[in-house]
Amino acid sequence: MPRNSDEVRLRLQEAALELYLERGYDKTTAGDIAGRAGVTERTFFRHFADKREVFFDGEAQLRELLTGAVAAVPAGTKPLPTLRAAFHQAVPLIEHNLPVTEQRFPVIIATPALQERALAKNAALVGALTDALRARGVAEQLAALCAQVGMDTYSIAIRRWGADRADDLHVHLDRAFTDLRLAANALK
Amino acid sequence: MPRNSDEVRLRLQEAALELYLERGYDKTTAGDIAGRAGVTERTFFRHFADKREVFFDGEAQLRELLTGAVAAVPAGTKPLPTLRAAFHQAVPLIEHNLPVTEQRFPVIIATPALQERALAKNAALVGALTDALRARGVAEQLAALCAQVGMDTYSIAIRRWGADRADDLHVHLDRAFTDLRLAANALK
DNA sequence: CCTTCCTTTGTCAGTATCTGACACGAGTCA
DNA sequence: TGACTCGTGTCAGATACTGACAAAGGAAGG
Repeated sequence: MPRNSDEVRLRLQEAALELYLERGYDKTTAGDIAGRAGVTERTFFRHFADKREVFFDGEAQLRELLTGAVAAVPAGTKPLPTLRAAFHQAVPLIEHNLPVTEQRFPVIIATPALQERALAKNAALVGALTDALRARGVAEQLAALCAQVGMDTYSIAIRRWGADRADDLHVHLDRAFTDLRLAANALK
Repeated sequence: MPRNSDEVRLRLQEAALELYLERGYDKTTAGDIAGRAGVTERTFFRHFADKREVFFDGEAQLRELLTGAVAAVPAGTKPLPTLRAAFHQAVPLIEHNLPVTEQRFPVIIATPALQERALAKNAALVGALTDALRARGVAEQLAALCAQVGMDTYSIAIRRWGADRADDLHVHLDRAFTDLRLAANALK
């Protein structure tokens, strides 16, 4: 009876995306997803903690890439430049995930429950980046501030990139960080 | 049968806080809360959309205060200084809410579901601040960036204030915004 | 005082999320 | 061949919510 567990997990994710796109998140039950994947509702909840979690799976990969990139930046580099460099490193992965991300986007926009989970995933990433900065000797409070602010800047860059695909993500990234510097410079 | 609706609402909030503190969020049912407040589970869900929402109610007040404060800042002031001024305006309200906030804090820390909702409330506040900045003529993309970054800085200041009550919240606020300026200045 | 209307609550039935307990079947290794 | 493990199915159940309707209390007007 035990099938290939990884394959089942993948089928569940695909089925969830399809159904959320077809009927919307609220009108698809966990049983629906399981059915389309050829398993039972109970099996669904063995693979994913809840109905939201099936939608967010690439986050761990991005987290590892980013924390690794932060650690690889030359010592002595200041926190925000460090993060900017790390985000540049992540660009290929982002670009590679673009098709899936674009499919997910409208679903997330349409369902508050998924927006909340996306925010939570983002917060977890910020936490990981804070730790990565602290490992480089950045003071905790400064690390927390920079990680959060850096992540916001990155998110803005991604958003702009989505609205204006003419320019490269690298370009949007540098532009957003420049905006940040100019805006912060106006403080006193 | 109709009691004073506002009073029932308040009793539900108090009962929820008490029970979440006593047994934790997961081990208290909506029926428990309703019971302690002297009403039915159904009535609970008429006053609050879900079990999380009963925990977050002061947000609207803070939002109105902040957006109003942003609008009141002299024209021509740059976005981040505008936000800093607005946050200073909110200090009395924050200080007034401190006792309740301190009670809620450990509960939120202990329950992921409440953390998610807190993040969502925060995001809503950022959205409101973005609109308030746009109403002052700030370009949309810059407004979104500044609102998010400003809110992060504000959150950091509050966090530091909680850990170090020796200094005034005003002091922590200025300190956090200075940290932001210095950190961003390192970007090229 | 009585009637009418409106608002809030109670009751009930029902769906959906998620969990624990147990059994079954298919590979794996001795 | 037999024991073992792991993923799955089945079943029962608690809890979170929702819709529909009835009932109770207060306010307003006659």
